Amino acid sequence: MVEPSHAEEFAETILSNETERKPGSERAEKDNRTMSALLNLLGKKHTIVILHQFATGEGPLRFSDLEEAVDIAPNTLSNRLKELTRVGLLTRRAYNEIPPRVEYDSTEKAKDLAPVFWYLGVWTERHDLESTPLDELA
Amino acid sequence: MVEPSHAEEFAETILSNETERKPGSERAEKDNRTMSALLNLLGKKHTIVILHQFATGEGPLRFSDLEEAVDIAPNTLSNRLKELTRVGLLTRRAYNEIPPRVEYDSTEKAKDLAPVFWYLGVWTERHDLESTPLDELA
DNA sequence: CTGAATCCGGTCCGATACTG
DNA sequence: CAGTATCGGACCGGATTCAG
Repeated sequence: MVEPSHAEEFAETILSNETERKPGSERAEKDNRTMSALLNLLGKKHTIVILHQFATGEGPLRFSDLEEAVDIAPNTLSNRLKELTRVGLLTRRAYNEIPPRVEYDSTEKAKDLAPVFWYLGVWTERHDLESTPLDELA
Repeated sequence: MVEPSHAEEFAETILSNETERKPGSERAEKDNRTMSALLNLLGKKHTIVILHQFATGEGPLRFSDLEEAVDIAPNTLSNRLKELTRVGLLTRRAYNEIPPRVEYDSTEKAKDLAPVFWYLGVWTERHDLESTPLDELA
């Protein structure tokens, strides 16, 4: 119920010629570097799961929320959150209160990354990830 | 030039009501497990980059092709390829020839996962991953 | 009481050398 | 060419400890 017409919105984005690939363009180098950095970041453990939490939910998330939702060690979670805020995918806001409260929220860049996770959800509805033990590998 | 109308094809898939989310359905549990397994798999290092190679290219890829395209150690690449074939995202076909030849190809499931990587490319064209050194973190 | 730094043990990953 | 074996290093998990 959060995003009723997420599909249509996504489809618009896709069909707009603004997002068309321009093969051989001069921005290809920078894009490749960005892509490489992005993939390298997503490759680190639990990064995708964390971003998935922000993509599915809507409001800001607290440290403890992520800690119980993701099943991740606190130090690793701390590192991931630092990295994600560093690259501008998350914002960190700390309140000087008792008990202390720190809220992480997704930036526009991260929100624009949400369709990826949305389509991942679509994929899981149509496919399965059966684990063939050890057959055609040997 | 590889996929001329990938965007349109993708948009069709998205707008088809077949892919609509059914909140609170009974398949949610299985989907969550599949999603978790998928995210856990994609979270492993270089998995996304490997799948990205199969998504952008069209034909089958050989071991050496991936080895030079992804910059990955051969043992790790071997493990990833085993995992991906295990879950049914890749197919492995070995020819008893000299020199030996092994071709990996993406299955339908993997092809259906391609839009994710395609949109990742769109994202990198519109955004950047600037690395704010150490500011709002302290 | 929450967020996060620290130390240590385990696992995963990279580089090279080597085999079929 | 397509992997495997081995080892060293980076990363991750868990518990404790600290700061606010």
